[in-house]
Amino acid sequence: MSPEPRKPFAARVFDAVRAIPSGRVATYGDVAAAAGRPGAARAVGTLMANAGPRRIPAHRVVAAGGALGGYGGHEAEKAALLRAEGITVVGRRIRGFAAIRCEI
DNA sequence: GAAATGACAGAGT
DNA sequence: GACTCTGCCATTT
Repeated sequence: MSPEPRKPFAARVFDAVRAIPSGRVATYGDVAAAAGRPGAARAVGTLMANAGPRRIPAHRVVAAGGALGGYGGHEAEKAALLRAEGITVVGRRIRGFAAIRCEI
């Protein structure tokens, strides 16, 4: 069943990202699945890159395996934001990733 | 309508 | 554990 097929895929992606509470993270694949298109992790990244001035916690969206992923070339800032939420970031990886992974 | 782009994922080396 | 290659998908030009 389609939750909201009237809205574009991007809108559902943004909605899913906004549903991520502070101190939690979700992978691009999880966001894509939450948007109704599992496997479209790459599409999610593309949309985020072109999201423009959207007010969404994009820094809470990370790559699979606990990798930070990308952040428009500012992954260091992304790690800082995650740390500010109580998330332990080691290099380009997240410590206890499975523990803070939010199921959308 | 087709080709190119990009903030991925998984498997293999 | 880190790096490389291929596959997948939606958006934009």
